[in-house]
Amino acid sequence: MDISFNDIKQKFKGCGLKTTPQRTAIYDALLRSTAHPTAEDLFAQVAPQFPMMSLNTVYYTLGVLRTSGLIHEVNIGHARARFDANLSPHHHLICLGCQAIVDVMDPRLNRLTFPAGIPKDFEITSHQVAFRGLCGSCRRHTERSINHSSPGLHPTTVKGGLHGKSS
Amino acid sequence: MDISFNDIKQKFKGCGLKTTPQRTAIYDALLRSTAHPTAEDLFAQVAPQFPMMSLNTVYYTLGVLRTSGLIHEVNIGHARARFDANLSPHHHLICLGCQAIVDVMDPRLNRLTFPAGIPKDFEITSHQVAFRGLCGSCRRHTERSINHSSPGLHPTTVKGGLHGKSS
DNA sequence: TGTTAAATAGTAATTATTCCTAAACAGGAA
DNA sequence: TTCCTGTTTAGGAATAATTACTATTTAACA
Repeated sequence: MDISFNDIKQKFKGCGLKTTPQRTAIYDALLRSTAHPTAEDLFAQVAPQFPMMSLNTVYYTLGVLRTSGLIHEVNIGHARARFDANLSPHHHLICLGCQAIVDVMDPRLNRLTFPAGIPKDFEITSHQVAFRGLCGSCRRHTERSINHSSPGLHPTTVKGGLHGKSS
Repeated sequence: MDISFNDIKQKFKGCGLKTTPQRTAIYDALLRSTAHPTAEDLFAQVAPQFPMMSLNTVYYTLGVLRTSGLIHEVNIGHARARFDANLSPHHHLICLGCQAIVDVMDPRLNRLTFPAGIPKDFEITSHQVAFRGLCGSCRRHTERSINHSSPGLHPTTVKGGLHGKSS
């Protein structure tokens, strides 16, 4: 999980990418997170170190890292894109309440049987299982809101406020 | 697969929805399609019958049908939302070339083992497997483009032009 | 048939993301 | 080390999908 500056530099070099402080900070923040942050989450996290940085740079950087295969993009609903530097095959558990995404590393899911009844000329290169439901916090909140109709969002369990739309 | 006007009317009534011509046409078009059309695809399909209709109405209608549980929304990448009136549990095969979505009805995938190592208080209500790869048409196109570098998109295999971004 | 809440259509607003461009900078070459 | 060049950055503008607002219309019940 932990990775040094030189490791990052080598990875960038291997992909033909320049090692800039901003890019390093963004990739490092993503490597350290398991919360699948959005571009804005990452921006908020690295902005203190780079007061002049623009959100644009985060988008550009994430685009470059994705194209280079160093990160993956995860999509749930039509909320904003979420990013993941964990490249080992894994699956996701998605809370429909707070939009939290939890990694599911169960290796049994990596060996699914080939699906029946699909076009013969379709070439499958990967698969991913998305489990949906409610996290403990949202379950408790929902029960409470049914009983006492408490409105709005509850504080997320994810440090750094990595949740979905706030509307 | 085939459903009558009265069936639709009953479904709407059961959800407390009014039966309007526009709403009926949109839902009917979705029921008849297996291509997981976008809001704009549906708009294009029903617009000839309703020259005054606005895309807005399609979005509103799809929102109402989704909230009522009559349709599902499917998301791939951060392209526009795709819709599906097939409510029986199933999975998807997604072409990374033309964004086609094919239903995978293999019942073995509906009985996945409960994932290991997830928070105990997370309540899973559904799961879905997304297989990704290239459809036959896109595979042939890709091979050709490697050999002869032919640019741009190929004509999709999906009737009605149900493909993703054309950029 | 009249009433009323829901639905429609049109316009405007919003949100996430991408595009464009000039200035700054990393990293290889001299 | 210094220079050069193409990449990266930051800022502003543009775009694309979707949602919000609102007046008018309409379905469905009384």
